[in-house]
Amino acid sequence: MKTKSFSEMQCSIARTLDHVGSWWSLLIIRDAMMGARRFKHFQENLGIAKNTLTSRLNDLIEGGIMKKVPADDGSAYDEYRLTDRGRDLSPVIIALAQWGDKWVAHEQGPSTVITDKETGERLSRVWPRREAGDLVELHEIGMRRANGAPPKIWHQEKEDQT
Amino acid sequence: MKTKSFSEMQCSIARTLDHVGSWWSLLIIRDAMMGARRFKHFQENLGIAKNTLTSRLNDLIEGGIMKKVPADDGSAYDEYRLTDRGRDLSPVIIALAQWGDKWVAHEQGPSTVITDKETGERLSRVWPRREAGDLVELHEIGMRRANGAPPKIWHQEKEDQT
DNA sequence: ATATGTGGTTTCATATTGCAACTAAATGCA
DNA sequence: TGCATTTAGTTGCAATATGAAACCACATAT
Repeated sequence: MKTKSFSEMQCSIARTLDHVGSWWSLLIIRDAMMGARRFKHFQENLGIAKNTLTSRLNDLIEGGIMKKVPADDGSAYDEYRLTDRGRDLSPVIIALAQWGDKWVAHEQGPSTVITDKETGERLSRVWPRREAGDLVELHEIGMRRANGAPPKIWHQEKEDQT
Repeated sequence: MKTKSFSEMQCSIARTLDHVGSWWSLLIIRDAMMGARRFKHFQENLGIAKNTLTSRLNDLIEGGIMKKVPADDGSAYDEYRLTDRGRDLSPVIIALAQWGDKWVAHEQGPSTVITDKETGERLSRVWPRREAGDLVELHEIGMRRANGAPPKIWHQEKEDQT
């Protein structure tokens, strides 16, 4: 459910989740990235209720993540496509997939494979890096709010919080 | 809401969302990454209802994302900390933050800055790369389901689906 | 033209969330 | 020690979202 909107929060994560944080949103986006375009593709593949799908698709369209366009194969039915903005969520989707592969892999089930479409080579794990391109260890990462926001000192750093 | 569990789905993204897909989960994890440890930190900072927070924290603990441990500062109250598994969600959190910064930045509001804790240098955008380390363009990315799973041919590739 | 498929909308039962009030233990202060 | 306040919840109730099934209009197939 959601009766409270994250959009007023001065946090880019909260505002992002306001767009894609609903239960089905990211799965719809994933399916779109894997080639789903039509209402029935999403509906059959996800097993989502039709009214919920309608609702989620409209939210995504309103948020500029997807767009409803005339089919390019002659069909009179419209297609749902990702916008540039939506496709730009790929790192999020891939990061989710890779975390799942690592920590909650389904033994007897297949998982999502992300590759270079040309060569078929698996991509490396999406991971934070410095501008120079070198990987950053988790404990080396700093997260804070930009300008105006209060630094939020919760407790004295007595020792490394790791 | 959610009455349907994603966990049976043979998809790493769905199973990941089963752990962190609830409305507040990722924001709680974000706060934990920024140093929140105590119940009140999360509650005050997020403005989440206490019963909901209790519920979400328990879910995260059950999912192995967070753990409840005795405080190390002498307090009798327990602290909520990320597990290794939870901290490993950093790429997801960072990817969400960076997408939000790019597409839904709050003009008069601060956003999340991710840096090298030592130098303060901003990290580059989290982005898919080949094993060699070079960036992959969005249209070069292939996503498919591993072994067993049906390839899900939805339509003939008439032209590039971009 | 007639049947089926596609893309919805509507209605109802159920599950979650938010809010406010209440509680019990921990902490702060005199 | 003695009492007020804070913290970490729990409980009950109202509001809202979801799922399932029925229903409907338009497209497509035969």
